[in-house]
Amino acid sequence: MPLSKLAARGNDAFARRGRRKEARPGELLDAALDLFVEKGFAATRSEEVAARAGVSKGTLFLYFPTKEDLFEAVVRENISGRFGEWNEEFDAFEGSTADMVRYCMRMWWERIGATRASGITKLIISEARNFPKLAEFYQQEVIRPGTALVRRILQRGIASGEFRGIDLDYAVYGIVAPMTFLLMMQHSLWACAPQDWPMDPDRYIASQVDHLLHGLCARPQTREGTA
Amino acid sequence: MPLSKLAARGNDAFARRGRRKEARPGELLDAALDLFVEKGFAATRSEEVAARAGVSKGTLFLYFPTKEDLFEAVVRENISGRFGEWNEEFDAFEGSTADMVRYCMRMWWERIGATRASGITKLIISEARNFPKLAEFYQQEVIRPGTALVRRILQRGIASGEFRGIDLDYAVYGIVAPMTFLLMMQHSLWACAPQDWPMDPDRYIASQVDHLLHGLCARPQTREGTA
Amino acid sequence: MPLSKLAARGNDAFARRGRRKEARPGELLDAALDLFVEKGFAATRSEEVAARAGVSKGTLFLYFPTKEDLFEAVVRENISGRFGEWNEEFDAFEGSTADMVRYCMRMWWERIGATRASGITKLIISEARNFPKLAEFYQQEVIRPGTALVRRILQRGIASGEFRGIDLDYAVYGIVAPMTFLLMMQHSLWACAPQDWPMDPDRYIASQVDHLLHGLCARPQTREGTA
Amino acid sequence: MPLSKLAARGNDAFARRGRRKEARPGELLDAALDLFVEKGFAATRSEEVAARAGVSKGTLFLYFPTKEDLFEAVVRENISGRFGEWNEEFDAFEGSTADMVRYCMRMWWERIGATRASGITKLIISEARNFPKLAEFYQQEVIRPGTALVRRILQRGIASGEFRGIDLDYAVYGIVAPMTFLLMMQHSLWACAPQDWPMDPDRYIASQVDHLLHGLCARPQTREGTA
DNA sequence: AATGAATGAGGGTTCATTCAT
DNA sequence: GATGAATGAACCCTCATTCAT
Repeated sequence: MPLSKLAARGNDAFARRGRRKEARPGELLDAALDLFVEKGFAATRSEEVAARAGVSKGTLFLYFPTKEDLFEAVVRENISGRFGEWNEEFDAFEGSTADMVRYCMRMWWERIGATRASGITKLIISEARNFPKLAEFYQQEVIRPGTALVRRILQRGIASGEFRGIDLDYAVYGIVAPMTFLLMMQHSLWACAPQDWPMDPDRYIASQVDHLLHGLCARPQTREGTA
Repeated sequence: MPLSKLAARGNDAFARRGRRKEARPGELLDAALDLFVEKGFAATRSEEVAARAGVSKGTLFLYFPTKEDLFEAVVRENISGRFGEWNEEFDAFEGSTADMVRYCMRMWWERIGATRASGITKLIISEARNFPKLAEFYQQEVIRPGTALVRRILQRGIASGEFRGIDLDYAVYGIVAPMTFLLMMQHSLWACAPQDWPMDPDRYIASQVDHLLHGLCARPQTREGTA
Repeated sequence: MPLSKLAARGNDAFARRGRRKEARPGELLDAALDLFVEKGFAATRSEEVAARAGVSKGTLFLYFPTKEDLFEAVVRENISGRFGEWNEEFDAFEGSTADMVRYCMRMWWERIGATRASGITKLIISEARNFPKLAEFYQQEVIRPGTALVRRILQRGIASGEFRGIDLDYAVYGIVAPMTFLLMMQHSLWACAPQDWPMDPDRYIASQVDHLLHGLCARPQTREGTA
Repeated sequence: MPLSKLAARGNDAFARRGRRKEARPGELLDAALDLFVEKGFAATRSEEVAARAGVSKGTLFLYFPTKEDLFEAVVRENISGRFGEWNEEFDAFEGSTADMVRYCMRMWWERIGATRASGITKLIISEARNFPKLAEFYQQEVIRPGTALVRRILQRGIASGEFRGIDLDYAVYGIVAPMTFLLMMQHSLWACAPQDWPMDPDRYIASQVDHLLHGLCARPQTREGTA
């Protein structure tokens, strides 16, 4: 190794060592999430993940024995098991169910869409058929409890008379579809192709909530609380 | 192939070969579309495409010099340039704008969602960041005209007083998001993980249309034309 | 690629193609046998096997999906199932059992020791514990029938009164051990370390046969047929 | 390690460490011998050697700078330089040369075959061509003096008239081959594949000695000292 | 002296692409 | 045009070796 390289490594190596074994898996998972979301599983090279995490190729395999293990860990790591907490939040919610729907979609954005976990949705949808085991896992850990949560909100509205009698099984998609669409587009077309007009998530959500609650059709009476 | 063998080939063989030759690229594109949608670009092997199309690996490269060329062709081939025709259809549409919305979403399903072209949506969204050129192309060939079409429908409703005054830029997603979501899920999670309840596209669409037009909120007056 | 290289490849490529698909596996197995015997399984690089067979690395994997498959094929290929034929040969043998023993060991040398199959013995013994499945296979395909053959020879001698009453289970090693030793040394120490005196297989065998039949101990009576 | 921790260590710990430190290389060599014999040089991982010796990977390289150094040390360590002593033993031997032969083979088994040094034979024969320097070393340190020892025994028998006049250069293999075969098989096929009948080294040796001294052929006169 | 996290060259394997037939 | 054997660059992963602690 040339002297210049040795000298250049000095501080780096020190800093890297100092970072600790415990921090490594997290750094690697972050790097991997970004790349898997950006390029997909197959097109992401292990070495690139390692490089982005600031370590060598070998180090990656010290923590994740195979690329698939890394992928699994990325998905599991970013699937918050926070539905219990969120359910409680909605149980304690005081206010109209319309506000709950609005709150639900905003939280979805703030707590997932605006965080690094947002890429997971696109990742899962893109790779589901290559990783059926993970798809199943996601179905059970995210979709099932998420759907249940949304369903309870809608049911509350119906029970209280705030909402019309609707087909619950399909109504959940009224909330789920626009949010999933938002997260996916964020990490695909909107991330690379120039759009024709700016996309503001808050306005997007407000618009979707408004349609969902009140419909497009004009009606005589005044409406309260259009965000 | 020796001349003697060629001479021995019946006329049928020549005829079949001739007919098949015309069909080749199409068969290859069909096979490629299926596989790209199922596994992604990188995880799809060229040989598999050829095998599914019933030809040899060499033949594939005869028609598409590289795998990327094949991918481009798959996307371009499956992007309907029928927006002109569809625009005319809506120009000639007689009926309420609510019916137009309903018609629009049903046609979207029938003419794209229920055909093999439906995979393109998933393909583009999954691979956009690896193929920005194609994403750009898709943006211009599909998203722009599609958005414009939807926009015109909504504008008609507003102009006629059927619809409330809404933020048009975001309102288009009221139609686009649920349809895109449907197409995406068809080719990812719903295709591999067992769902908790059956998914019927027609009911899904009916439900989304109903919400979009009339909202979830209960209201005193009667409504016309809920599908 | 520089022109010189292209020019140089011309004839080679032609010759190689001409060699035929059917010949490839055999050429690869020959190359692999040599290298496995020389360096062991783990220390032999796949590329080297391919190079020695005059093909590229990729071609090797066209015929043998993994290095272990190649190893298995090498062993199986070189394990002649000719014990049936040899048994018949000995059944038809006319002459003294002493001659049979002598004939047996000479044939062992001529038909195995002096051919490329001779390396298999060293290979199996060296790698047995890394490939228990193959060791088992070898035990059943070679050791068991080989032992049986030798056993029948000795039994014939005892039955006819030519040989003393001996412990048959261990007596077979009187023939097997010196032959195995010869084959192993051929491919290990004798192949690389300078010996103190020349080793002539024929004299080695003659000497071993002589000891085996007549012993080292002097005896009064004359002996017939010492080779 | 912080000073406080060092201070906290009892005297016992220091004592143990002191004792162990002396033992380290030996423990490593023992572990390495076992693994090299079992799997061969290339297939044995350094870390596994360290683990079996109960130390860390780093410690192994503290004592043996490279894996090859370790291999060399293993071989050199396990090559008994006791030929001088053994020669004296045979010089002082009182009894028939037949008994010497018997004694020689039994000692070979007891002092080498039944100890962990027995693996060296298999190791050398398996790896000779990858380590010609070691093969040469083995040739000079073991084979040459071993052969000389055996040769002297046989020569004694011939000189005293106990043995027939035989080709000494090849006669040594009458003793060397069966013993080497026994040691090799112990560490290869017999160690992993189920045998067809039990193998008792003592009976094996007795049988080989009997053949070697008296031959298989029946003879009229009585024999003395068949073990 | 001992540790074990980190490294990166090396080797097995895949697969897009070529080209003689 | 069609084939499929052959190629070799590229990628996943291993493991001997280093070195900060």
